[in-house]
Amino acid sequence: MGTIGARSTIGVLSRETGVNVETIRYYERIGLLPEPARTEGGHRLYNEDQLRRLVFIRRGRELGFSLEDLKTLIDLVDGGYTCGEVRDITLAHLDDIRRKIVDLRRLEKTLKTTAAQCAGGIIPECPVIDTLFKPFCEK
Amino acid sequence: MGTIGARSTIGVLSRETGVNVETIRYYERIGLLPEPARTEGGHRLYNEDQLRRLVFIRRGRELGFSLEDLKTLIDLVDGGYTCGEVRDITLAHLDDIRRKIVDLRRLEKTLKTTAAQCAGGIIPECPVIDTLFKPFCEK
DNA sequence: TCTAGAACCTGTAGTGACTACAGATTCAAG
DNA sequence: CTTGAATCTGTAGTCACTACAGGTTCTAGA
Repeated sequence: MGTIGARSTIGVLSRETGVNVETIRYYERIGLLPEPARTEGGHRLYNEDQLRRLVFIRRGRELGFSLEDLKTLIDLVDGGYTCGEVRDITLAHLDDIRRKIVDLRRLEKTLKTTAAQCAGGIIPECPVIDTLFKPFCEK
Repeated sequence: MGTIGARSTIGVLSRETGVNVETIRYYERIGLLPEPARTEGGHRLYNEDQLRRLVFIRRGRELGFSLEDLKTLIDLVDGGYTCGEVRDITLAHLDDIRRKIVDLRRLEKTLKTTAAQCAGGIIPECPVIDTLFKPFCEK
């Protein structure tokens, strides 16, 4: 054990995980990924462990976790974590997402009703512009 | 006409519009706000016109328009616009918002079901971590 | 074995929409 | 006339990347 298993270059890792090469290097730079082994010439070589970690990060990003959240989660995983700790981070993030949804829905409604008033022709008056200029209406 | 009306400093404008002083200067730097008059000592002095324009920008931001969208809208307003032009920008933006809502809702659902499986105690196993590590499940 | 070119390297700068300083100057009130 | 609040310019930091420039290494084919 130790050096068993195929070691892949950054390009292969990129293809396998769907994470951009530049992004992988960026993750390493900010300390989210550990420094990999190198060839004699200095090219990066990754093992299965690092692949799994990168997939973890990619999944986390897909779920909208910030890199800082993911760093915390990884540290927890490395240092021995409890389900409660992880759940706290997840629920906080869930709150965040729900707040964003509410905001966007309000926004959608306002824009929809405003745009619906548009004649849409070549008339040089527009309810959208009016709304943006209107002094202190809409609560 | 011309120089009639109270001219306010950047601090007053900031309080009146709710836009940060630094942000106002930033808008000027990127060409979104015109350069205002100055006192002899070099302090900025704003008139009603500039106040209205800043309120326009703030409203637009609240509605989620990008600064670039707003620049386009302002140029249209300045240069003579048609309702159709403005509606196009608005509808494109509305599409954008709707896509974001769909994404966030999917995210919310996934996180909710995952977090719901958490025992939440001091148990060192966690469904959230499992999900993030799980190889290639969830479609 | 040589060579072409793909892949990789480091380091820096750009994105969007601000925010946060440092260090200097100006203004308004007492 | 003095104090201190407000303002000035210019630069750097934020987040999560992306996009170079200019150089080196690796690999496959001749």
